[in-house]
Amino acid sequence: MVATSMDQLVSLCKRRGFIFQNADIYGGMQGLYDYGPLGVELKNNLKAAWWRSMVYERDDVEGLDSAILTNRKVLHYSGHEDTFSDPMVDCKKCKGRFRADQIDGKCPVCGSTDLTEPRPFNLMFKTQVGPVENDENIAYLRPETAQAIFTQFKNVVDSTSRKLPFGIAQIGKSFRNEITPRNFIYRVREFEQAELEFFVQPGTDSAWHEKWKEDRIQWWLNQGLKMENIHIYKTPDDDLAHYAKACYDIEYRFPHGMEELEGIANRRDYDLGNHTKNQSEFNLEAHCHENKESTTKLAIQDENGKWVIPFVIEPSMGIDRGVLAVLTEAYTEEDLGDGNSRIVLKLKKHLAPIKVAIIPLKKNNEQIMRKCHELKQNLMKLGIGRVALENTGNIGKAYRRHDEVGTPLCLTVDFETIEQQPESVTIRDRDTMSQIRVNTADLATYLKNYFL
RNA sequence: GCGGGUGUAGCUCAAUGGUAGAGCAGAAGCCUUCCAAGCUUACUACGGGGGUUCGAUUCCCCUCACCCGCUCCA
Repeated sequence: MVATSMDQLVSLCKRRGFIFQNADIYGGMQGLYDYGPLGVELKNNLKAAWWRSMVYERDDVEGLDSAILTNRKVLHYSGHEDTFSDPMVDCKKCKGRFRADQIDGKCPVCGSTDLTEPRPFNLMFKTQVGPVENDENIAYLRPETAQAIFTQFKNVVDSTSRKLPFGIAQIGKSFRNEITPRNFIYRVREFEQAELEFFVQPGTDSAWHEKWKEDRIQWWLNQGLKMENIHIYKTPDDDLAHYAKACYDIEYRFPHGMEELEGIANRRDYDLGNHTKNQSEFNLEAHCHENKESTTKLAIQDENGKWVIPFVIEPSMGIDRGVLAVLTEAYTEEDLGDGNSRIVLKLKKHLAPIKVAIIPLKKNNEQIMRKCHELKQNLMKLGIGRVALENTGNIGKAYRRHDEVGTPLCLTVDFETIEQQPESVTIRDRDTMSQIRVNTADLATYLKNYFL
């Protein structure tokens, strides 16, 4: 069972401190959200899972963390200054709005020719760097993390001695002045991406494209998504972005509908081709813009010593969308019979914001409370993540609370703990609600085995 | 940005042209209490601004935010 409405998730996220509207106390700001105490844990866990699978568990990927403020030339030669600045026209008759370049003077809905003049709608956030405001000082907030991977391509190759095929991974914030932010954290103006640019020998690109599609589906399944809620969309050739040779979308059944979670594009030699100097030396397949300003050849020698501009396979996911997807999938309302029910976030344990909750059976018993604090101090040092001390005073409520935020294990200190030897506590499983008794001497080993 | 809707405590809702009430949650306390809804106490709201009015949470205007459609594609 999954969340069926966005409202369920929005309410839970606010109630339990996952996600808040940005600038809430001043009425909010459209398309911006803040991650609260539990949200930041969940998001960090998802990012860590991506980084682990991309960088630590592979021997062909390097990491990068680049600046958000971007030299205008980068986004000029990448094509963003053109394609991210869409002139829009409004139909005065039916009030429709369209990209001026996609229609020819006629409203595609009602056929009217009574249209407004095209007005530019720039999807990139522009700012100026330095004290003087003029055209020389314009910089953009990056609309994607990918471009710095391309512009740093040579530096990474030179500093790591990489040969094809290899990739560069990056996680970070990107900014797009979306016309319509919508659907909670699905479409927002400031968001976080995890992008891999995987560089391959031209000719091997299609095979790598297929392989990455399969790898990425498997990764999402590992994050707890079910295949029945995933759909792979292959973009028809006539609908491809100008840079792409082929593209798969991993779509997920969000509460608002089946929509893209991650794109996996074959970008050919478009990006490095655009940013390289001496473009004419290379037999570029993609249609690139002329570039006389780049100072560096963005090419690499293949096994025959020939300089080639690699093709790029790009798996690119939205972190916030990922958070929304795993929340959607995990959200469960369970009927326990007799009118009794519980909400459980059945998050994978590596994603759970709180790993262990320590609960006193009776909160106004000094001995029990002292033992709880002592256990917390010890368990915090294990490196398994956040350990909480739940002080609700009602054991059933405490379990419900932690079901709702997805805490995998609840550890209860009861009278047996303080009265009998060897000292022991109970451990209660979130999903099965079953309990076992574990000696506190064995606790560290038990938890490490469970989480690490 | 356009069209439609919504906006009352942390959450879910109620009432009213004379300044608001509940359930749950949260806080403090009681109860040898292992799976919500036991008891006591205190706390918390009419998104913001302007107008009409003797008086507005209620009517009007503007604005902000969210939801649904158009659009978007991480």
